[in-house]
Amino acid sequence: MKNKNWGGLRKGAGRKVGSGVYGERTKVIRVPESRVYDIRDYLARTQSSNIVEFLSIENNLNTNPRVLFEHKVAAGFPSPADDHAEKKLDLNDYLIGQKETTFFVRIKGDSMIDASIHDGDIVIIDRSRQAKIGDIVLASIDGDFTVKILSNQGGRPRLLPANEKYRPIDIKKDTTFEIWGTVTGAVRKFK
Amino acid sequence: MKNKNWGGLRKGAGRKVGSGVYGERTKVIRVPESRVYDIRDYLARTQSSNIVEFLSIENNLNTNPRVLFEHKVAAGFPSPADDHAEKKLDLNDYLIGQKETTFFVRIKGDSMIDASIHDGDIVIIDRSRQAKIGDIVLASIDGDFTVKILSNQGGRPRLLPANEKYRPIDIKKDTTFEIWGTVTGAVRKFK
DNA sequence: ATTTTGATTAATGTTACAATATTCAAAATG
DNA sequence: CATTTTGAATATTGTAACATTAATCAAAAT
Repeated sequence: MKNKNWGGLRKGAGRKVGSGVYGERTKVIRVPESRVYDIRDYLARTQSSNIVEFLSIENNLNTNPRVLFEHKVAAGFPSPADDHAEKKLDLNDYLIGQKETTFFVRIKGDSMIDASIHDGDIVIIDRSRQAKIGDIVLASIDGDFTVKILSNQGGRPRLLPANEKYRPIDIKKDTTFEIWGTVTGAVRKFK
Repeated sequence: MKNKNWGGLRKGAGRKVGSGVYGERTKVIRVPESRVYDIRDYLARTQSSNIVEFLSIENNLNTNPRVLFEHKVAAGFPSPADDHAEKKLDLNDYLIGQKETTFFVRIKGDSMIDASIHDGDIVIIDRSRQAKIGDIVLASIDGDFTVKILSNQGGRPRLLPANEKYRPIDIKKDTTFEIWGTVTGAVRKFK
């Protein structure tokens, strides 16, 4: 092992404060042995809790079909005004399957960012759809709501964040757990 | 202080295991600083819980044999939105400002992924809105359409991808360049 | 353009430590 | 006789310290 003459210290080097999974400094506390895993789960799920508000669907939905351009148009852009044979799209039609079983949730935080669900997004939830492993679901754990990927671990539910900075949440037998619906879409407004 | 010749060790003396407040052995765990108080609270709360649980064991997800979790479920509300939602939402109203000047474009590729616009997304474009520096715009460069962040460089337009794997696009003088509208939103369907 | 490099600094799980509390029965106390 | 005092040992409990791993930077190498 010979020393190369590069690498080593320079200003700004060294790990940064808050670069751990919690994004802040930590502290050690003493807890009863039997509660260790319980507390870790509680921490994991509250750290990645990501529901801001619930929104129910409007009773009388407006229809507003607009032109959708799906392909690159090589020879000039057809004016959005002269929609001769253009495909038209209505957002409610596109995003909502059954309006009777659909509602919305506004998301906060970045625990689902790798599933392209971002801070401030509104996700669309259909409670009539049967959740399958791998689906993004709205679930409640001891009354706390969260949107996560449904998985399982040894026959018990496990909720996966879509961000490696967050930890999976294992649902134990004596935990109150419920799946309220599957996430079928997401919308976002810019600025 | 003189030693008396009584007191001291005898068999059975010494503090007993489990004689602390938790009645069992303890362990130290590391938790985020901001959660310390909260966790102590959670510990105390759940330890001294004397709430009679009106919960039943049910099979959730009962139509898919691959997913069968046994767990407690809350005595059910049909939808959490019924219970928690104050507002109602119509996606057309939420996402579309000027309906006459709005159209949609489906996005291909990942060049705008850091602006949370993903492959397959449909973006909402309003051509009545004056594009400003920093806006996400639909532009055409010599007839090729692209969605990028509008910037400038030495008085000439520059289009920035939101993905470091892609290069900024500088618009030269003899290039046909047009801005067709600003991106006001994006929607995505899952699966 | 990407990978390798090494000194430094932080994160993280565990152990160690210091101070306090508990326990016992014999002896002292009243 | 009932209660209090006594001291060595052992546990509890909060915190400090430690070891290992991870992250960070820009120069040099590839």
